[in-house]
Amino acid sequence: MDNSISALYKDLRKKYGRPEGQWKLWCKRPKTLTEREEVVVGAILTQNTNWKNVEYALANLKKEKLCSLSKINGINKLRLSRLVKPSGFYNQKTDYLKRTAKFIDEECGGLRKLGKKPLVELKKELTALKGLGRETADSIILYALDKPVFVIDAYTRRLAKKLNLTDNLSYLSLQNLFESNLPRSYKLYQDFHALIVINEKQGR
DNA sequence: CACCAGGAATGTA
DNA sequence: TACATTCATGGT
Repeated sequence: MDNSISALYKDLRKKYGRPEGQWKLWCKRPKTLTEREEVVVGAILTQNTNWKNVEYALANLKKEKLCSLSKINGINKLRLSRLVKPSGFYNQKTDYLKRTAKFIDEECGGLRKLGKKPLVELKKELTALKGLGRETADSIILYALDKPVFVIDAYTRRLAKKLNLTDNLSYLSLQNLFESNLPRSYKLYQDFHALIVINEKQGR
């Protein structure tokens, strides 16, 4: 563990300690089932949207005790769309949430059962869902299911470019770069990715 | 008032 | 594979 990637983690860790704020829940260990479901919902709502707006939407859902996959599966679309409106793209996100909730809750029998599937299968099935691309699927796998997959997002990409970590900035290349230079630990991946985002947000 | 934020689907070439 | 367009709110 003596490469520039793990050195980067040590620096960030020394600088910020444990991830705070919005990341407190996502990096919490262990999480309750309810908390895991909130992570799934948040992962979808945060697509191309700042976290502040996601918080408004999550607050709306929680206020009505609807921040759960089974509730979202049952609720009517119009009502759901009104609640998630502050996060933007609310028609799309309503559709994505309902499809995802139905898949996990009905077809898989819940998050717990979903989590028992092997990693390759998880990636395949989640990205097959409408509205879940590589990043959102990996976020769910890492932060809701606690499985070691390094999430690549705009911040990770920006940092990699800034530090010239590699010349290939494609998703899979970056993911491989981080995963092959770190121990395969979901705890490490969670904290590291969170710290990258925190750091990139600060430095601007 | 203009621009953008932790994306993804769809269409085109 | 690569790029453009669409979806849409709230912050700065």
